[in-house]
Amino acid sequence: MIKPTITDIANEMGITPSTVSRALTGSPRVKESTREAIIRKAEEMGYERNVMASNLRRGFAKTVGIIVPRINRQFFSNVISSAESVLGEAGYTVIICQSHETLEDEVKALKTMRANQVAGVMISHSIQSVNGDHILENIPEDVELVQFDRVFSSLPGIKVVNDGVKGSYEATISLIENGYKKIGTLAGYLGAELFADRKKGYVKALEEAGMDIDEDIIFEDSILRETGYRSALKAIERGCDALYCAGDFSALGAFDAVREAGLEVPGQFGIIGTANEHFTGLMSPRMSSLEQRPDKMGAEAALAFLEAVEGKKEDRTIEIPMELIIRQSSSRKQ
Amino acid sequence: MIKPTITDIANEMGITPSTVSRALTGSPRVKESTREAIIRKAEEMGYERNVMASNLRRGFAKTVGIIVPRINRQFFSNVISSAESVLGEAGYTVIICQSHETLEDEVKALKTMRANQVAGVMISHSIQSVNGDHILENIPEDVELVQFDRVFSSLPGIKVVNDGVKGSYEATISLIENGYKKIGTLAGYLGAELFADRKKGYVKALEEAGMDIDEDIIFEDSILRETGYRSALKAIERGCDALYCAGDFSALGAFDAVREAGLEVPGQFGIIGTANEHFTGLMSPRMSSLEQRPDKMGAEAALAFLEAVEGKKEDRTIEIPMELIIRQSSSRKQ
DNA sequence: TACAAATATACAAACGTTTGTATTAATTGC
DNA sequence: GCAATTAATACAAACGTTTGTATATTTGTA
Repeated sequence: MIKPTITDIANEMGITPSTVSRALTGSPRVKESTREAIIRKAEEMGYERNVMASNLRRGFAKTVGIIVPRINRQFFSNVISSAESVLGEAGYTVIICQSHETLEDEVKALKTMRANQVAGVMISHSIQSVNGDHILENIPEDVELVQFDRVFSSLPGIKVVNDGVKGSYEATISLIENGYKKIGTLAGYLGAELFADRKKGYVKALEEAGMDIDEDIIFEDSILRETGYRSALKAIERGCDALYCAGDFSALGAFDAVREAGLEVPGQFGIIGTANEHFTGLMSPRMSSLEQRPDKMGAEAALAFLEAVEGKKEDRTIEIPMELIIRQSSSRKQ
Repeated sequence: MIKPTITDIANEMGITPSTVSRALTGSPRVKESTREAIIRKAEEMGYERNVMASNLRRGFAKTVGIIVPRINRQFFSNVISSAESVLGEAGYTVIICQSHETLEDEVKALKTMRANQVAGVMISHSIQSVNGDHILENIPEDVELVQFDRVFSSLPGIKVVNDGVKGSYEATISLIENGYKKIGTLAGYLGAELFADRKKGYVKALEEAGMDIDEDIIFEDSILRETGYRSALKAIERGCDALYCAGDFSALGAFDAVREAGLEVPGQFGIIGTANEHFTGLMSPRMSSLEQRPDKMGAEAALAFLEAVEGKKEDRTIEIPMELIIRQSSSRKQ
C-alpha cells in the first residue's frame, strides 16, 4: 500500500471511513476505546491525512497567507519569522507573497490567497495602496484579516501597530532634553497612518516643550538614504541642529549630509532614526533609533489570528510599544 | 451564484464540464473556437479554479516549499525574496518553514511540505543536519528537490551553491597582494561543505603564494561575533596580521579584537569577511567582504526548478560566482 | 420486560476538478 | 458517396475526506 487512506484503515479494521475520520479529527461522536484503536492503527499503517481532500471537503485550508511589500526587508522578515514560528507551532502552514510595493502585485497576492482558501491573511500593505477597498473585494468575509504596521483603520479585522505617536514623541523629547534647539523631521509619506502618527508625536513633543512648529523643517517623503540626504542638507541650511527621522535609511542620509556640512554628530547635530536596523548599532557614531519590535509584532499578530479563528476574541487593535534605543548619535550637546 | 464552478459554466453553455476543464487547462482536445467561448464565459461569470479540488484530483499542488534555518537572516530573506518573485510570476505559490537550525524542526517542515503535496522543495539545511537521509525519507521521489547554499552533494536533484573555493581564494589572494604576511582564517563549521570549501580556497591561495599553512591560525567554529572575537584574539597573539573570515559576524568580532589590541585596520591588520551583510558597507572603516549574491541564487534556484518540472533539464549543480567587494578593511599595508 | 433516550457506528452524498473511455461529428481518401 | 479515419465532445468514475442522516447498540427507567 503506497499511501494509506482512511478507507484503508477502515477496511483493515472492519469499520467505516466516517468513524475513522471522526476519530482522527477528535469528534466526540466516537467511543474513546475505538478512537485509541484507530489512532494506533493509523500510526501503524503510517497514515497521513490528505490535506487537499480535507481542504476541498471543508472549503478552507489550515493555512495563513502573509503579504508584505518585500520579504527581504529586515523589518518584514522579522515579522514573518516570528509569525511563522507561532503559526507553525499551531499547525498552520504559511504561504508568502510580495507586493513589491505595487497595488497590482498586492491584488495578485490577494487572489493567490483566495485561490488557496487561506483561513487568514496577514498583510502590511504596499505604498501604492491608498485605501483598503481592494482588500475587501478580494478577501471573503469568512477569512480572518490581520493587518500589521501599515494598516487601514477603516478595515475590519485585527490590527497590530506600533504606538508611533508615543514613540516619536519620546524620541523628540529625548532630543530636546539633550539640548537641541531646532529639531526638524524627515517624515516619510504622510498619506500612511504610520508616518502621520510619527509626525504627530514629533509635533506633540515640540508643542509641549513650547517650541515652534516649523513646516519648513518637516520633510515629507524622505525615506531613502538619498532623499534623506537631500532633505537633511536643506534642514541644515535652515538652521536645524537635530533631526528625528521616521526611518533609519533617511537618518543615514542625514549622517551623510551633516558630515558633508562639516558638523559633528552628536554635539553639533543630533540624529535619531526609526526601525533600529541592524547597522545602526554598528556605525560610528552608533545611531540612536526607535525599535519597532517586529518580532513581537509578528508573534502578537499570529496569536491574535489564532484567538480569532478559535472564536475567542473579536476584532481589535493591538499596540506594540516602541523602544527608544539611545546610542551615540543623539547624546547631549556640549 | 456565489462562486461558479466549471459545472456551472458547462450548464450555462449547454456543454459538459470535462470540455470546460480541458478548455481552461489548455488541452489540445478542444476546438479553438469553443475554447475561446468558454474562456469568455468563464471571465464573464467570474470563474476561478478551485485549487483544492484541482490539487486533489491531480495529486500535487502548484506550490513549492522553501525551508531555511531562519527567514530573518539577510541572506535567506534575500534568497526567498527573489525566488518568490520568479515562482510567483510562473504561477506557483510559495510556502515557507523555518528549521530554526534544528533537525527536529527541519523534519517537521519536510512533513508539512509533503502534506501540502508541493511540487518542489527548496532547502538550505539546518546546522544540525549532518547528512541528507531525513530529506530523502520525507520527500517523495516525484518532488523536485532543490538545495541551495548549504547542500549535501550526495543527494539527488538541483544544487545551487557559491563557488566558495574560488571566492575565498580570491579574498585571500587579495590580502596577500596587499602585503599581509601571516594570514589566518575564521573558518566556520568545517563539517559543512560550504565552510570546508572556503577553507580550501584559503589554503590554495597560501600554497600558491608559497606561504605556510599553519593549523594554529585556522579557527574552526568561529561564526558569531563573540566566537570570532575570541578566535581573533588568539590569532593576534600568534602573530597574524590579517584574517579571512568565512562570515561577516565573525569578521566583526575580529574588528573588536584588533581594536582592543590597539592595532589599526587596515594597515596593521587586514580583514575580509563573507556575505556582504548590509552593515559591512556602513562601518568605518568599511569592511571588505565576499558577496554571495543571494538574489541571484534564489532566482537561479527557482528557474532551475521550473525547468526541471517542465522536464527540460535534469539534475545539475549551479555555481554562483562570489563577488569580492573591496572596501577599506583589507587595503594595502603601508 | 419493555420502551424511551442516549450513545456509537454505518451509509451515502458531496466538495470541484481531472481524465480514460465512449460516443458523436467532421474530415479525408478512394 | 461511403467507409475509414480523425477531431471534438460527452459520459462517468475517481481523488480522499467530511458530515447529515439513518441505523444499530447500549443504557437507564418505569
